Amino acid sequence: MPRPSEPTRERIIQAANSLFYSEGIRRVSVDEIAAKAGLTKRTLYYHFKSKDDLVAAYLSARDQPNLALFRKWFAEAEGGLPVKVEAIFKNLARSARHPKWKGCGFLRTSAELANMPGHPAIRIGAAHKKKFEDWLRTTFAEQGIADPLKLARQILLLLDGSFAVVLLHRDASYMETAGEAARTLIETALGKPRRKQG
Amino acid sequence: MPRPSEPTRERIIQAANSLFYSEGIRRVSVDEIAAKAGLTKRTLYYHFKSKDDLVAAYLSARDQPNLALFRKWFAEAEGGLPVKVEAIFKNLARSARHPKWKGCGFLRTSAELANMPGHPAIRIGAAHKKKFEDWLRTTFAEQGIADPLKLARQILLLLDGSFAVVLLHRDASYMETAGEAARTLIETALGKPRRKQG
DNA sequence: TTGTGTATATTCACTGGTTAGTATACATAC
DNA sequence: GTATGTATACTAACCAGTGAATATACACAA
Repeated sequence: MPRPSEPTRERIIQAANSLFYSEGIRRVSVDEIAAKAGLTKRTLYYHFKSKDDLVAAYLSARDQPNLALFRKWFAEAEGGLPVKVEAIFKNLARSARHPKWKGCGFLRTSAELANMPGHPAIRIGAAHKKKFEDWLRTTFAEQGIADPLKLARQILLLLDGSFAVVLLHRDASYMETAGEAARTLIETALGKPRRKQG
Repeated sequence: MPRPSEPTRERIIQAANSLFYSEGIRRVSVDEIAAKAGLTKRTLYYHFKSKDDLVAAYLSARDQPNLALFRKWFAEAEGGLPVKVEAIFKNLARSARHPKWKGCGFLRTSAELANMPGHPAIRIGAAHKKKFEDWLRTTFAEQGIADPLKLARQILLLLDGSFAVVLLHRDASYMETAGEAARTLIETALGKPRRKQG
């Protein structure tokens, strides 16, 4: 049965997404992904030239939706810059309490493939995080922050740190702690009246 | 040739440490570890009951030396609390610039085994990070910080975030950025005169 | 309207290699 | 002569990737 093709490719990526995210890259076989997508391995290899290619496609598919979600959380929060950034962490904490949550797919892939520095999937992950950093930097610059790049990187460090720590301890409250730290850093950069954090 | 035994077990752990850290858990076979340790797989299985057991031993062996190193960097730095904590990040940045550096073994293992939440290695990693958090908390409490646990967790988030980010981008300067953020947070908690960070 | 060629899409069956773990035997020390 | 420790050789499963064949849709010719 020919002629689905685009939907087929999409189905494969969805299956890969589900399995790679929940089980890890090297743990999941191409056969498993094909089975989950409801087709044979040989068909999968018609659409993707290798497993590595599929891993890259898996992360590419997560790029835009992920960024859009962060921007949405930021936009929806009512208040100043510190409040809006903190809202990202609060929403992330809510996500992290779902049982199927398993951290950040980009970071977990880069950790698992750390022995292959040039792997396409790692480049895609790095580009994704850079996009987020750029968005933060631009946003901070518009608000008159003196060193917007530095602040953007500090927030990113807290964000990725909370992915790692919450995954290890399975305790989403660390994300709220990260949000408070982010607020303190932003307020300091804004030159707001000092307050003991809390 | 019998009777080495303790040294043999140690040699196996050293081989596992070297291979698991640089290549990842699932990528490395038990055969490879045995070969690197200079013995057969059957001998390895005399000393460890399974690969999972060996993975746990690998992380256990990293626990104390790792903590000792952080304490040493902290103790050796001359200055107040913010300077001493920032020194940890500066030393870490130096380590991260070495070509064989591949992030934090505990975090990378927890990322790779995220689909096995009860795995012994993950529990060992969580305990390791808790020990570090406790040490920071105690240190901060001794310095009269109002909420030492919160500050300890914030520093830990920056630390683990820098492991993740530097591994992804292969840019150790993020660790110095994390150190500056840590300094800002500590100064805020101490109630020091406000300063735009930098 | 009907026949036919071709690119697209899919399947079955296979290969060569790897892997965690084990059954059995052997060697050494005390 | 028994505990301990090591090696040889094996199993049963898994896995990334491929060779060869086949089925469909569609363009175009008759």
